[in-house]
Amino acid sequence: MPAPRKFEPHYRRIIADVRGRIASGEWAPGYKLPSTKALAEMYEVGSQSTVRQAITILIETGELYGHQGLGVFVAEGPSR
Amino acid sequence: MPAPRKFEPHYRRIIADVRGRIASGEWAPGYKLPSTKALAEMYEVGSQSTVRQAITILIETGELYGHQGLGVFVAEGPSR
DNA sequence: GACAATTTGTCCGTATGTATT
DNA sequence: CAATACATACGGACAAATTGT
Repeated sequence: MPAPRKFEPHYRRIIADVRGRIASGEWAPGYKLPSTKALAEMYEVGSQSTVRQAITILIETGELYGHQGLGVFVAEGPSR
Repeated sequence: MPAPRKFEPHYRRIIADVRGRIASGEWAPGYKLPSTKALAEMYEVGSQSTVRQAITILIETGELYGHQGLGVFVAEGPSR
């Protein structure tokens, strides 16, 4: 049986939080997220790599999109 | 305009290859993938971290599922 | 054009934890 | 307990793209 995760790892916690902010409208489509560095402080993770893992997944799923040198943005919602 | 990626990074190449094998039926639902270490050699990437990044994304998207201590397996198809 | 600063993007290596055999 | 293998976190190095000087 698939072992239920006892504790949510950091990167999943970040994914969930970002999704929540998008769902609540706090971060609307087109919104530019704080820099990776700022997010690492905001979520109190010791490394930007951890933030990056979360961002990479959210980009892969199409919920965010990134532009090198510019930033990471909220993708256009499915409401279109 | 979204700049088209010039070169496919390793982890995306791995994702594409795994998806291809699943789509072709070579790796059917329930199939146990080679170990992370073996995959790293198979795809000729210098680190298991890179393989892990691909696997993590495929697990996140529900295409694979992992069992600690056992292996990573192909998930049941979307045909359900 | 050249240059530096900023930020995202990729890869690697290591340490540690957890689960199964 | 030991071996194997997946899971998470961190840190560093470098590349690529944008912006401003």
